[in-house]
Amino acid sequence: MSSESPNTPAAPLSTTGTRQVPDRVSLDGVETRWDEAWTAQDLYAFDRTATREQVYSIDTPPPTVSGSLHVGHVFSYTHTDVVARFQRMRGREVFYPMGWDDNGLPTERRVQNYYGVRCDPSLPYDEDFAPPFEGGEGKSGPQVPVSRKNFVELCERLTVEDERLFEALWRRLGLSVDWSRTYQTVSAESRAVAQQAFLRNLARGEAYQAEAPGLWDVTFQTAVAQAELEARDYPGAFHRVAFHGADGPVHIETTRPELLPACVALIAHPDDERYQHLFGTTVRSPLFDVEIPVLAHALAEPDKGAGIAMCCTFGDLTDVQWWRELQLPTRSVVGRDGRILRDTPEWLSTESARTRYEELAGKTTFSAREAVVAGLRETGDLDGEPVKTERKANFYEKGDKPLEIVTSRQWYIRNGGRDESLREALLARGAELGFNPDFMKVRYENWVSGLNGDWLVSRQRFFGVPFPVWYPLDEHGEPQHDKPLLPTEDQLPIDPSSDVPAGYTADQRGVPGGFAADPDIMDTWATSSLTPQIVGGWRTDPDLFSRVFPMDLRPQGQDIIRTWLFSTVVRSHLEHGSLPWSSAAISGWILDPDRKKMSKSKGNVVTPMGLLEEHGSDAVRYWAASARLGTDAAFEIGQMKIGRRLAIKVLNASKFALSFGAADEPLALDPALVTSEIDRAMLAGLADVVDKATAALDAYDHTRALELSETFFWTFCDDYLELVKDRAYGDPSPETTSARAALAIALDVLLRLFAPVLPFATEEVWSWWREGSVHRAPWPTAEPLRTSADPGVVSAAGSALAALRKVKSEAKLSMRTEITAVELVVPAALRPGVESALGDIRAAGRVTGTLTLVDGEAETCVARDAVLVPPAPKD
RNA sequence: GGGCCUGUAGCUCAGCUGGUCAGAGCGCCGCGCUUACACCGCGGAGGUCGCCGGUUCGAAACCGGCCGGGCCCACCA
Repeated sequence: MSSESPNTPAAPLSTTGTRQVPDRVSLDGVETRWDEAWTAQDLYAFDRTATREQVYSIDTPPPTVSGSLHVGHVFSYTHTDVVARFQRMRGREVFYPMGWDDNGLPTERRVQNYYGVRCDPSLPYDEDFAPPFEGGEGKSGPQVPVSRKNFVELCERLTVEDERLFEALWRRLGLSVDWSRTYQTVSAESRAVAQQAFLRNLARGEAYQAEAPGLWDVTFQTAVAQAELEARDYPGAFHRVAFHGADGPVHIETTRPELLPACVALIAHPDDERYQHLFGTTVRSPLFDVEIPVLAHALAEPDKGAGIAMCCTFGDLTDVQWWRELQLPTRSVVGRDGRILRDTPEWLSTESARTRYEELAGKTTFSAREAVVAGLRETGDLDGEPVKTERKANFYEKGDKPLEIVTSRQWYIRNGGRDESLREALLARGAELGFNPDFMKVRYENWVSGLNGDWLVSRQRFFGVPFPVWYPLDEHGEPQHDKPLLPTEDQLPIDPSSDVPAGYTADQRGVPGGFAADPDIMDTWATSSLTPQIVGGWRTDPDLFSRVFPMDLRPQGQDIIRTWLFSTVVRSHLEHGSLPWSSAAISGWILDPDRKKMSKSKGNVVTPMGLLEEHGSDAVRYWAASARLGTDAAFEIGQMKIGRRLAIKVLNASKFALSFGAADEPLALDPALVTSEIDRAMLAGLADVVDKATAALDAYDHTRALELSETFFWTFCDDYLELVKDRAYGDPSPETTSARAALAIALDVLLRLFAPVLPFATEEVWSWWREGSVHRAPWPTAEPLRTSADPGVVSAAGSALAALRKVKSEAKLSMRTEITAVELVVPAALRPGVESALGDIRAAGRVTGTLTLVDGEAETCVARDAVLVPPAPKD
């Protein structure tokens, strides 16, 4: 099972050395102190000689630098750290790197503003470039264009500071990351991995280029992938428009009348009675006088609009499908800037049509719509007034204008979107993957089943990983896309806009007979889908890769199952024929007290570092660990206070448990010395807790594990410790030894149970009396603790003690009050337990006189006829 | 339109495959400075488990419907 890690300390059930328990215990400063100690010891360094079976590897999500970390990050990263610490204690060699995502729009924008520059890949690299200014966020003004290489350098320079801040936060939170293994998604190595993986996809035919209509953001002027879509409500209006048929007008309804010049067909359902006589005939479009066929297609819905639709190239994805399946002509009128194309199309033949178009040319779709509607009114082809409606429109998740559909040349990677067998294979991969919680698997299945095209990976942006591709130019200077020029893998990373393909010279760039670079960059997911390969050394360190891949765990948010998780599965399936990891842990959202998703602005009011400073890291971790995977959790200060209380209790209870006997007298952690019934019962109960908590953690249920340990611990403190302390204080005797040994053994186990959630408090206590770090100590096992005693003895004795406390409480007297005589009514089920612990019960309840046991029917013990002697007031 | 999650004390949540399951903590009320802890301890009050049916000897739990909350998907005429 669990292999022995070379750096685990002495076995737990041995004798300890001298104890050094401070007089005053405190959590103040533990985070800094232990972070420094752990760093000095290289405590979390990954031992790369470990075999794949010994390794537990984690594909950590790289947070976006240039954004700020918020409490949601603290929440989910704590979940991962709990897993890492647990697995490390179980004897696995934990591979737990940290990455920074600096390859994307947020970083691009930030670099632009901070340095006053703009990326222009057509420029050559300038070695001595100095940005116009630094720290210019908020400034506006002209931005100096710089080469992509210069831009990336500035990005790396800027993100260094962010990364320092992020690392400081993670260290303070206690993440047991191996800080020598950090990566950046924009680094040369990441770019090389992304390019190499792409070249392999290309060689195997999994990546391809196509000229096709696709979703296009007119603001960012880039193609957008299905995974980046967001449907939003968008106001519109139905316009009832007349087409001119041989037997009179044919009315359609449209929300996009400005696309009238792009109309290629009218389409109705094949079974629709109303339009049978029109199928096969043509009508003429209003204003533009184009001959339009009336066609049948099953996708037309009789009860939608007029039941007959205007198909344009392209108004929506249905249009694309009709265009493709009915082999309709292409009549695009919307350009990449979202405006009506300037050139008057050749399919408009009449004078009036051409004049109408010229009025629209160069207009935004919005103003073109007004112009067309005005024209239709003028000619009487608008039937009635437009009817306002709310409709769903597709938006780029970062954009604020509805997407258009334009035709462009793009790169795609096959992901099962148009290939049944690949889709089945990827669904099978999903089934193979252990989702935690398992219902998250459905999201994966829904997404994969609903794909309607391959993965569009090219973006018309300037900052990012460029496609490692050039094209030869023909004698007219036109690129020959079907004859790409590719680098070899050992040349990577390359930037085709500054590097030159083999067989060419730099001065042949852009000239007929020369070459040209592919202008596009890759989608950020095309890089981040390769985090296992990047961090595992796929390209440069095959030995390491063989020891960590396929990885064990991908922790991530539920919102990026369709992007990060799925794309990583796709890449791994295509490249390695396997899953990238065996399990995924999906964390939920943090909700603010109004049950809304915690917003960035609100998250920034409470900074994570401020939280950690105010409440302590263990407290914040406790709050995070109290929420199950996949479940949204409330941002609750109260829960952090409970965590802090627990951490302090661990310190105090430990101090007490270690205070019996002389400090230089070794504590024997030997269960054979535990002879008193209640002590053996306590250990038996702890054995159950160890079993159940271990099973829970193995199933990624850290919440359950924590709850079990915590519940046991509070009973341990409130009842068991109270019951046995007088005995533990006593002169040397087997009973005293039994209590002391039981306390030490229980403490040793409890500290280890709490270590993944409360790394600082447990390490603090561990250092008082044990060698090494609790975080490299083996995870406890139940076997050495198991005794023949009934764990119920502790709760029976606790019930008796509670009864004695209650009479004092009801008499409004101090717990120090002596009882000189009392009758204890004991339910039959509790009787044996109470009897076996009677001495401890008397001591803890300060019963100095007669204690009579009477049979009772209630569920708990009840004390009656107590004679109470309050302690003399002291002053 | 389809799918997933969710609705248990004032609050945050446990209640796993139906029978000590009506719970915990916080908050609240009362008491207590007890040689670990006042960043504490002890005791107490609080809920017809969203609603309506059904299955069953028995349902917070299983099934159906409805209502509320959250999220995702869907061809935007």
